[in-house]
Amino acid sequence: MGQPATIKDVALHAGCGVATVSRVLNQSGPASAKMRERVLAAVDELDFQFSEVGRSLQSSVTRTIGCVVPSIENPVYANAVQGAQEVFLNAGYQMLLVCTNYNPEIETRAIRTLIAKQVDGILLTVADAQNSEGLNLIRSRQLPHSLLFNEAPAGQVSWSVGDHAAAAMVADVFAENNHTYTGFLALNFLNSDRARQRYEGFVERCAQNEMARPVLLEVDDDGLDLTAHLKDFLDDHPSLTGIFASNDFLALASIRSARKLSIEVPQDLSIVGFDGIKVGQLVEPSLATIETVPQALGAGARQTILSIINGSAPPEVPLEEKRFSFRAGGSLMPLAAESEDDGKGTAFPPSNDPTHQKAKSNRRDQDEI
Amino acid sequence: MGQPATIKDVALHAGCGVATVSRVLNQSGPASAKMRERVLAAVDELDFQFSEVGRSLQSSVTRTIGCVVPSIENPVYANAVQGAQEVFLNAGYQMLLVCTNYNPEIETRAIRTLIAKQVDGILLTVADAQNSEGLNLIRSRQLPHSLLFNEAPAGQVSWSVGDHAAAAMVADVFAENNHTYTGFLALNFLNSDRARQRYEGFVERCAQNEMARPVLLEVDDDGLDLTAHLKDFLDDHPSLTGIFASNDFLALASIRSARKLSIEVPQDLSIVGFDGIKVGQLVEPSLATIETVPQALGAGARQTILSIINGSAPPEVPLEEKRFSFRAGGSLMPLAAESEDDGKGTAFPPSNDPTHQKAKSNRRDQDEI
DNA sequence: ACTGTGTTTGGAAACGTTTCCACTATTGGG
DNA sequence: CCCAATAGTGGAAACGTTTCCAAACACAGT
Repeated sequence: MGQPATIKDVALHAGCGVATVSRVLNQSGPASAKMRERVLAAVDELDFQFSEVGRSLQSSVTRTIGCVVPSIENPVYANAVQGAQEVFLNAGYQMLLVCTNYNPEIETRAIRTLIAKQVDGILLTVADAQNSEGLNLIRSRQLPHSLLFNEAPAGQVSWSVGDHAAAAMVADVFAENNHTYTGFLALNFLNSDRARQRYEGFVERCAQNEMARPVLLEVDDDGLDLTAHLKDFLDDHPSLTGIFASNDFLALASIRSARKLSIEVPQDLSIVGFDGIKVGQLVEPSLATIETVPQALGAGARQTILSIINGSAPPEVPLEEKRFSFRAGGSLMPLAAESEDDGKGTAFPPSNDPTHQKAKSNRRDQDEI
Repeated sequence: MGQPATIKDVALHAGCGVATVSRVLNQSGPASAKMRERVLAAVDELDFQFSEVGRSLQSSVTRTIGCVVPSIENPVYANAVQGAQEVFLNAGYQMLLVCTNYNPEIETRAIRTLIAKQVDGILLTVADAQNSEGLNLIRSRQLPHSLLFNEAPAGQVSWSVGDHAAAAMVADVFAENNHTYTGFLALNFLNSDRARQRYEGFVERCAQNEMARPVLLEVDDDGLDLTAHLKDFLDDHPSLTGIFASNDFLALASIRSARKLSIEVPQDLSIVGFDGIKVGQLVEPSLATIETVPQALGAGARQTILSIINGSAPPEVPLEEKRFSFRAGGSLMPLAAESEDDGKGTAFPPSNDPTHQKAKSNRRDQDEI
């Protein structure tokens, strides 16, 4: 069996014209019972299947959706992508997936190729929605698309978490638990507007809550050897009582690293994550975090695309407060309320929790080494 | 700006024939400097980009690879897929991704469509490699492909973990740690030949090691409410001291559920996972598991495809023993060696570990309720 | 038998490319 | 100054489909 059969082969085999074959197979026009039968027999015999390429050329519809995300090793994106993929598949579309690894260059190139492949729509999370070459290309071609996880530039639809507000909520939670000195642990800060927005939201609300300005710790990979970074960081900022990690993985890695440094979470150090990934609930202590709904966002985004394609009314983006919530967890512990003196400059507020006290001295010992 | 510009528009704009435009842009033939300039100018002006659809029709090459896996919410597949995607992207290919959710019907349909879309190759993990309609289709069309994670039917290349042998190794580990009564916790048993192979390998080796036949616990979703299942299971089989979970997620969920039931891991119950996902090392107790190398397998599989496509020598599949290893972890605890009496029928061997003792009685209490 | 209606049918154009081939300039050598 | 190479160019076919349109056919009513 050499080349796959084409519609011409079928026509030849059935002794009819290609038009007839097309009509029979697509049920797009009249055909006598006799013809139908002969065509179907030929199809069966030749194991014929339409070439989507030929079809696409003719119809300029590819039944393909592009999807561009930073990485599917992050469960949040994996969730959203898989959910979208399923729905698109049911609607008859397959999905071209590109992971950019947070690299804007790859992002742009990939989007270019997707456009050249004439995808019917694009679902994407870009490095920086305010300034994305790829996004501009898509917009100028008026290709059906939807941003996912990115906060959209003015006037565009986007299905985002609301990173700014969510991070502010973390600041509030820290404040309610009497934490004043906090740190922000960031990954991919340069190439993720989400991370930056979380940082900004956190910093602003900390200020409003009269907490100290959060100290920034940037790491460059989410490998398991956060320990050295964390040690240096805590040595430099001994008064920290809480860390807001810009995603749950980082948070879990921090807990692990802290444990290696004999720093107990949450007694010595509280940690709050972001995303609400599943394993966060499986571990001990469970992870306090911002719970997001990647499935729902993914669903909205794909629905947006589908409705643009078939001209129906696009879904409404839900209110910000419906898109995230704080999930309490064992990794965050309240500090004893401190006196009205805001404690600036003094490393540790008094605490009634003996474990806490002990742990603190533990930390001090380390600092003195 | 209406329809995107075609090569004809460019030719018109540049005042030349389409052949010239094609030659200039593809550098596939002679062209005077003058012409080159005019063509390039027109391209710039019209924002022209080749249509890959037209190209594919002409060349019957799509620069697209199909990828079929059960789910990318499982980090093992996510890893492999992302790795493959990156390499393919560098080689100029984009990837059509389909998640089958362990559903053979979706699998078959998806593969059909991929063939119709004339992908240049397919990377796939099927439900059952011995009996896969999609795989047969691919083989009969002689499409470049590689199995990933599946053990291949005779004569075919495949990049698999070696599930049978790996599971046997778990049985050995249990034996070395004096565990005799074990359970096997399975998910997607019906639609995953991997799970079945793990079970078989485990059962066989347990027999060889003169351990009791492992009891099978099948669950139907990896949700977080494993607890009820686990309770019933342990109530039915009070003498169990170890559980082999067919993947790490399930293992982590088991630990969590056990904790809810006041069963301490590993003191009351040892748990071993499978896969070696990253978070397994971040939790406490750390997860004893079979460590696999999804990246390496993914790399091999895609290399196989690429070398079939461009006719170079395909890479060798490494020896089975290089593809997995046992990773020790806190979730597995040795039992005190028991007397030569094999203990069949007696629930608990004596133990010198006080925690262990206490925990055991804990379990007993539960059983008596 | 012949017109008129209605149903089937197949040829051909179009979609956007690449590439073969034939044609026209442009050279250089005699 | 003429002929033969050669470089540059464009027309047209081909890839596999759909769809428009005209032709062919069947059949009922006169």
